[in-house]
Amino acid sequence: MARAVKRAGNALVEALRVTANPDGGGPALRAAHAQVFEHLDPGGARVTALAERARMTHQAMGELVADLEQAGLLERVTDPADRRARLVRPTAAGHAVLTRAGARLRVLHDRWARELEGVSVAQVVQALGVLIRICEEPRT
Amino acid sequence: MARAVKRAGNALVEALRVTANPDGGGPALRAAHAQVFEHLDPGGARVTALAERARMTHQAMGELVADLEQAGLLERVTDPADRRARLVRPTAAGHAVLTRAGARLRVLHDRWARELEGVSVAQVVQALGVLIRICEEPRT
DNA sequence: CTTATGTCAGGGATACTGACATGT
DNA sequence: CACATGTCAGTAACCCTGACATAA
Repeated sequence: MARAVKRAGNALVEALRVTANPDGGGPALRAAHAQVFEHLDPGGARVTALAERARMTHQAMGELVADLEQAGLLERVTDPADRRARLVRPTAAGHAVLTRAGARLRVLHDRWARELEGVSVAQVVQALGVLIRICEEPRT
Repeated sequence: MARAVKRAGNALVEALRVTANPDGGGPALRAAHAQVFEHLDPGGARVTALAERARMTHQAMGELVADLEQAGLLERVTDPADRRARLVRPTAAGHAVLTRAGARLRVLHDRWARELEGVSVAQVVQALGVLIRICEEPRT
């Protein structure tokens, strides 16, 4: 049981990573970089916020963001609302990657839904939510 | 959706890791070590076999095994059937850890089963199997 | 100055590749 | 020797802690 849950996560992340990677030998996106896009909101987000959502330190997230900036997928601009902060947001190329990954996820989702019998994707996701709660609650 | 699957795996591994760890300040077991116990069969297994099952190199698995041997949880004996090989198997202390983790997993499993509505654990696990297959199949 | 934010330096844990040792 | 197994050395990727810089 534990094995299935673990492997499913890895397989999913890996499938999306492969999709996001440009075939033309561009800059290699690694699994860790997915965590940036995963928590990025469309209008841009602060490194600190991204880090918190991805449950890591802002230093680690900062490095991932720097990689993607180097690769031309993200850019950093000063937040007009709070000039102390800088917003991270996707460039045009970054949006293309997001779109590609989103499309792939939709395909996987739909195939999954079609091949399941007796359960819906939503039910499985909800069940996993329950499992997370049980595992994370303080021990009795 | 992807997020739930990923987090569930991490939460589960972490919960079991905490259980397996002796409270008395013994040697710290880390998440990586779970992969050894996870694929160990009762009569003992070769490092190479463990590595293959855990999908990592035998060098990496060798290091994990060495840690656990150091901690007194595993021992290595020459395979009587093929004297070229050495078998890795749990010591008494190792068995205790396995037992503890197994009991915890059963508790989590049962709680999960009880809190689910409209789906069974088996159905969820099977659904995840389908997802793994879809994600890992060569791209169309 | 205080605070939020971000960067730099160093290190620990994980797992890889390549080269080599050993025993049958 | 050929082969399976196992070990050593070096390195990449990942993320952490602690200290520091900067700007509002």
